[in-house]
Amino acid sequence: MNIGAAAEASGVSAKMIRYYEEIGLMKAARRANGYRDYGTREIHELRFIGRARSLGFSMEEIAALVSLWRDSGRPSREVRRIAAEHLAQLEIRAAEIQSMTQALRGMVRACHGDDRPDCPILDDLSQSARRKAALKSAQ
Amino acid sequence: MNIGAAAEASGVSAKMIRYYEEIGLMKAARRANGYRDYGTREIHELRFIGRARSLGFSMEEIAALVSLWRDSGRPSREVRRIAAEHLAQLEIRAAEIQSMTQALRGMVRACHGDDRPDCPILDDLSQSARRKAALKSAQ
DNA sequence: GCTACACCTTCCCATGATGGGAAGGTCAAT
DNA sequence: ATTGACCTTCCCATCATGGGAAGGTGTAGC
Repeated sequence: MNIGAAAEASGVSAKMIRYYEEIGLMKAARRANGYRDYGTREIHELRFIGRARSLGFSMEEIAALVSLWRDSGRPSREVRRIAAEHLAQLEIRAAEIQSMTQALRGMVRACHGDDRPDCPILDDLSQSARRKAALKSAQ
Repeated sequence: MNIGAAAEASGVSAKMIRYYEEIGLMKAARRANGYRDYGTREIHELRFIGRARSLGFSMEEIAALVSLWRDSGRPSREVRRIAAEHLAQLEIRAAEIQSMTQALRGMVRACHGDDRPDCPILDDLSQSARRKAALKSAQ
């Protein structure tokens, strides 16, 4: 199977397949004409990588996961450790986004958003410390 | 004020201050010796930029916000539009992270994480379609 | 066989925001 | 005059992804 068909079959773009090979994540057999050749095993691997990417794992983490996956005697502890670590990172990012979202939602709600120039959003951005203090003391 | 002091006063690194100048976000006066010179106005601007960054606005969005901020006759509608658009993007990212988090939490929970090689995480990654179907039909 | 066209190869470049670090100029205190 | 802290510009790296050029290959139709 050529790289285009492998991309189609795995849902991973040809560009990315070459990149994964370049960083040592997988190797592809070559035909006499220099074309890469993929079989069901490789497609399976590409799908594995694609799913791990869709869960937000980094290439470094995926390299570790793939290597554990290939090793039939691996301890599941290792796999779990990587996944739990990534989950913790995701939770941190979620918390960051939530704090941004909350602040921004308050600003957007407070802004009338019409022709007039006065704007709580710009006020917040230019002197949020003062405004926050004012809000706190008003509570 | 030299760039180091400006960095200290604004909470934006000297590297980033130079970068913001390079992309046209702000301009700094130069002294005879070539050093950049910052006053309270610039510090104020840097703080504005820093706060916008901490809310996740892109440099492009911040450029627009700064230009509206400088324009005392701007319509608040414009500011609100940018903020609301960014908020929507944040909510999309939050939803993506949440869906990853949920999937991953289920896998981590299912994996015993000991010396044994059998591992639901790897099973999910290698054939998640089948497993998801199985889960669904089991509900 | 020739022509098109679709596909493959490698190589270089760009992204966005940030930092590291080198090579060299400036300034202030000793 | 020396030292050390600061400044300048320039280049490089990140991370995963895509765009695109230049050139080779394979196949289908004439």
